Amino acid sequence: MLKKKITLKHIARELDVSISTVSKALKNSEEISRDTKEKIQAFAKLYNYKPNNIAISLKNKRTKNIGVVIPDIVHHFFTTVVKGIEKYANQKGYNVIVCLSDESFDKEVINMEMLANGSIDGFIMSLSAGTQENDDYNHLKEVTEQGIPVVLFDRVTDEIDCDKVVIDDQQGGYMATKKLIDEGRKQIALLTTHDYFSVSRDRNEGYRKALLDSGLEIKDDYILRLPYMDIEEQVISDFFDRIEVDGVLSVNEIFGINAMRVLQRKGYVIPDDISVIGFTDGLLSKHANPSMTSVAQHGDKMGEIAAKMLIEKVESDVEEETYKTEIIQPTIVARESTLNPNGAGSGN
Amino acid sequence: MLKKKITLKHIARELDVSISTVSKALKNSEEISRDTKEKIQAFAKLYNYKPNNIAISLKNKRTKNIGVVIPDIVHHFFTTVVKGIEKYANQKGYNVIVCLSDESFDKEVINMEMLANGSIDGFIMSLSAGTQENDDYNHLKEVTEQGIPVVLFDRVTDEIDCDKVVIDDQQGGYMATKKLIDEGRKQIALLTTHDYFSVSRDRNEGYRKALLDSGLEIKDDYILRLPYMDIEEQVISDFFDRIEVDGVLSVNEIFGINAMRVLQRKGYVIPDDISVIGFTDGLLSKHANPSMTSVAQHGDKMGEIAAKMLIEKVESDVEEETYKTEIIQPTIVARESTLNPNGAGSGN
DNA sequence: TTGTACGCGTTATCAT
DNA sequence: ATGATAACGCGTACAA
Repeated sequence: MLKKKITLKHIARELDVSISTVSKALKNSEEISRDTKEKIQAFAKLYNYKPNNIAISLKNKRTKNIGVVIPDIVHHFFTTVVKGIEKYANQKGYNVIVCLSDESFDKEVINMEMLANGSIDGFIMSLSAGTQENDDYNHLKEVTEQGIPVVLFDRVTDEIDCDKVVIDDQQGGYMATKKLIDEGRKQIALLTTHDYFSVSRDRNEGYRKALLDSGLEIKDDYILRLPYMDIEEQVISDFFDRIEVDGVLSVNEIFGINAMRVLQRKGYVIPDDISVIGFTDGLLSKHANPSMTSVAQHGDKMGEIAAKMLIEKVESDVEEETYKTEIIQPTIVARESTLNPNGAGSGN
Repeated sequence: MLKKKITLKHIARELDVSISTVSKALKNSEEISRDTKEKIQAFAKLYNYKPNNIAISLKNKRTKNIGVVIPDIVHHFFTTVVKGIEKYANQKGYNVIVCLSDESFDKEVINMEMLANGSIDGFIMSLSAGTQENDDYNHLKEVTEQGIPVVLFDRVTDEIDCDKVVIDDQQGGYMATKKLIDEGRKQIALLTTHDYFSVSRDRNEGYRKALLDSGLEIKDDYILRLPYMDIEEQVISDFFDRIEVDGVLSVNEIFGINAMRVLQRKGYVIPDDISVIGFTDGLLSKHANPSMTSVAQHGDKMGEIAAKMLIEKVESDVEEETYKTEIIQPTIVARESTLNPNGAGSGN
């Protein structure tokens, strides 16, 4: 019942020819006679011969595997990026090895070391919270010094010379804040994380810039910094008790959704009394009640671009020392949590 | 600047010893003299020698890679399963290669063929919609006949002899329906998919059984079958116009959330007028407004168990022909979309 | 104590 | 037209 994988050697033995003849015949080499080729090809087909990937990898020093290291997979944004990577990579004949750092520096290091020992041709990754907190990128330096191409996406660092794909987070923050201002909102709160997240930093910056540009004051007590995990509703509730707001910008989806609930419970009607915009246009924004206007990150596009950049580097033998940073423009998906002064946006 | 990976051969050449001496020394073999060992180990450490995974794979015929083939990764349930698999697998020194079938039969076949040629030691997978629709499992048969272990989870089939992990979907459907009945609901609608999803079939069965056991009538016009993707709210709205309901069971999260919105728009108050229970306890259920009571699938646990089963098979050289099916018991996470007659359930 | 030789499966180069 | 050989990197049985 067990039909073990057949190798060139088996075929050679069975057909009483040499291994190299079999190899050539299966590659349809001109060197081999019509007869032998047909015989060998038929036999190979019959026994469903397929070359062993590992052997080929060893020989070619190319695995056709891409290592993807992300902080978390139970997270809509990363998930869309992985999907984008998969799509492009598969199409190019690459497999995707996914490793999770769980936001931990140590796990990120361990995973990368595992993969760097020949398992993959290159990395696509987004830095873990721990790594950004530590501000330690030696594991990345080691990998790039070995000549393994790396593409960073979303959570990146200037410390490493490599290709990068980011969205213009500052622009996203700016656009969203501007939209609130254009609706006539003047008291706009910002829900954000701590500053070691590069993305939050940039989004905050956009928020400030938009306020400034519109001659509005930046008030520190209108900014709430929440821990990335384990949000406590009470903290949000207290925050909104302290200040009077008519607009809320959240640097992610979760904070935004939670803010909407808290505000609704306090009796505010969204968007009549308060407009809310979140980041990371995911399932929650789409299915919230009211559905939440949000800044789309285009994770799938990001993944595709990252994969494209990586595979190009992997397949070009030239040791270029030139790195690009692709900046994706964010988009606002207008939904029910904001007013619609210009009647725009379908939402879905 | 480029510090290419060093091999045994390099070390041997540099230290003027044989490759096997180096190999043994690095394994701390008793055969090698203290002196040489120290010299070699120091050198290896200095140049950060790490054995090449590919070479080891070729030699051992073991890749330490697990192939995971799932229909979709932008999907909370699958994502939690992947996380569970990763957790267990990493701990055991395995990498996880994730491939997406995109619910397509063809893609599933192609991906499996790619991986089956030596890239992985075994598969963990959940059948694509296309595969279940086609009812064609030859690609799985081929793989198992080659002696590659397979573990199916969630969307499984009786056609293949292999280890399986499922939740007791019928029990989940039963429990949920029973809960609605216990709340005093008598007109319970069922939102489901088409029958070729094994999970839906089982959940439906639980629904029927619970009604029967409670002496309630099973009415066909209380059952709405929706396409898996692209739900149209209008269809749901029309459905609820045709019938009078006080309870809704949805075989997934999305249908449930959509039903809540539609019902709320029609003026019903949840859970005062109508209770709603969904399946797949994910982000949407948790953050819905009101938050949705739902049947938890315990994807992480499922993933861990699947990984455990697979790795056990992979690492046991005995060719057992005995396969287990692990059945995970579902749990109801009580939230705000149902009444709380017994004051149970924390939610969150 | 150290080294030689072989094998894992494949391909490419160089004989025959 | 076919075959022998070496090489990819490693490990190990066996020889010295």
